[in-house]
Amino acid sequence: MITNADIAKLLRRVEAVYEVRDKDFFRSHAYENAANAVENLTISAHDLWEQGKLTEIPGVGESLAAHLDELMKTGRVKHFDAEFKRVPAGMFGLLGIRGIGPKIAYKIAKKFKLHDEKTTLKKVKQLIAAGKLAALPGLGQKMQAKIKTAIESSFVKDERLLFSEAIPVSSDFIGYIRKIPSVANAEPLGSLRRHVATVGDIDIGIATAKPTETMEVVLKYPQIHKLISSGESLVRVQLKTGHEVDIKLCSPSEWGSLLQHYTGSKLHNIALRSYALERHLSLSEHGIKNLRTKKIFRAKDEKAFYAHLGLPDIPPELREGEEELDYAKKNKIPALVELEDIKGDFHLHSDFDFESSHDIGRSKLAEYLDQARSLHYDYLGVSDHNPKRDLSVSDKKKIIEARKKYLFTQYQEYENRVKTNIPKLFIGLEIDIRSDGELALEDELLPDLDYAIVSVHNAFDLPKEENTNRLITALSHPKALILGHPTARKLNDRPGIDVDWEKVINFCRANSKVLEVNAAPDRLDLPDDLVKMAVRGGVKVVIDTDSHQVANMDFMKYGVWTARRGWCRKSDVINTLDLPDLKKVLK
DNA sequence: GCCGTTTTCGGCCCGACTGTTTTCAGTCG
Repeated sequence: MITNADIAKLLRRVEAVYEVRDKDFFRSHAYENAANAVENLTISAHDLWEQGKLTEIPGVGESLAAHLDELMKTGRVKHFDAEFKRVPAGMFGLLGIRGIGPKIAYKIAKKFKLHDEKTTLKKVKQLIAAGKLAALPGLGQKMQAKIKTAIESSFVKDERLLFSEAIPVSSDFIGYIRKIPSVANAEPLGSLRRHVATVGDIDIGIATAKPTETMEVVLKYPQIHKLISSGESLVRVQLKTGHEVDIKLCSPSEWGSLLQHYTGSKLHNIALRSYALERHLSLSEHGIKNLRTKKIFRAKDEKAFYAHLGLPDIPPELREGEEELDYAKKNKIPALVELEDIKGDFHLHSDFDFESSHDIGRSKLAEYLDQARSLHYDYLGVSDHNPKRDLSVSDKKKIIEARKKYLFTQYQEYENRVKTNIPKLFIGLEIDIRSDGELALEDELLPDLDYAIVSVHNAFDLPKEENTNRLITALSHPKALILGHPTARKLNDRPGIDVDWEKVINFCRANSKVLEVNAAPDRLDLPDDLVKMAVRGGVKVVIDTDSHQVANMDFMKYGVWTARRGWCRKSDVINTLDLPDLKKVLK
């Protein structure tokens, strides 16, 4: 089945051809819009096609829908193929390399007769080595060097950064910047500020009345490896870690506009600017220009920026397209869940040593309780993996009893020692869902548990229908309360399992089952788009850290951010409940 | 090629930076 990314790539190629031919700028622009929209879809375009809803994609009209229909049916689009024939195929091998756009790609492919996409990169490398690229009109030594670097680094830098990588790098740099006396404000921007699960590069905004002086000190940050580009208001550096960081400067009076502009997303900004234009206002990072009076409104913070457009402040996590703008216009932006709302964590792995189906935890219960107390949690749920499946039932029973005793003894010792504000302890298990949907633990061993998380840990490649039935079968068990890391995806590693989520969500609502938002930074699962689907479908979620050691309890913020991106309110999350209400959920 | 709180025609987000020019095109976010 063709993926959204494949479709977007195809549309961008058509866009490139139109741009090269310089014939119809706005037509190429339309293809770009459509490519962006498809890339940002939260469901597969193929599914939309099956439902006859292609034109519901913003930017896809009658004509593009017909082309995509042909694509889904035959795998080709005759019109696209005809357009592609007008340019040397080698140019497509160059698209996507930083610094090379359609025009330059075409110029190179045309001049050197590059007609095979697959061999293009190799040939261009040879041309660079021979110095032949620099001789092209419009190019020069510097462009050739730039392209050389870009081609070399494109083989290295492919994966996007996880939070757990990006946050320490950006926090350290921002910490350094904030200590500079002339700096009024410094914040992360872009996808990092919108709390997207993975980020491309790191953007930092700085407000200062003394830009030159400030930038001089910023560039002395010891972790900087080299300067990539620098202007008056925008500098790009590469750190010794290899990460690229964009730094944007503005005066304190423009801080709100800068934050807004560079937080994006691109689609949010495009929608917002169209909305502003209808009101004769033009938006930029410098402020809001009244097109009639030519006066510029400079926003000192974001609230003032949105207020000037007659809109409430929109949380960065929601700024992904047009939907949030519709809600803002009606003043219906929901109050999203906050980290401070969280009152407990149900997915911790203890250090009880046994023949476990997967890895055991490394921290003592007392350490988890200490941390829970400092976070002002009211309760804590320990859910180790189920015992190995091939053990006898009696051995498993022994293990489960020994574990309970182990945890209770430690809990009592803790109570005797600490005495006050001790979180309530719930004893659960995380049980594997087998490929047929059966739980990897016998029924007779379940009644003693306070709750069970059921999770997929193998057989990731089953067909959609089998996976859907598998999850529903597992959740049908009366003790199964929570579906753990529901898609089983691992970021930068493996995609989620193929599931009819609408069916699973309907089942969860009808049977009061809870979907987990697993906060481990390489999971963030449910993904934000499915959180949104679940919440809209009336299903409750639980935000858990899946901690294997006490330091992992700090992951909670990643889970909250992901939930916020899914439009999740406090009332949608069961671990924001007070203990008495929570106990009702566990019954 | 898309789209509609002035519109089914006539608009289409906006600016910074680089490199190659000699006033601007191409790319990026």
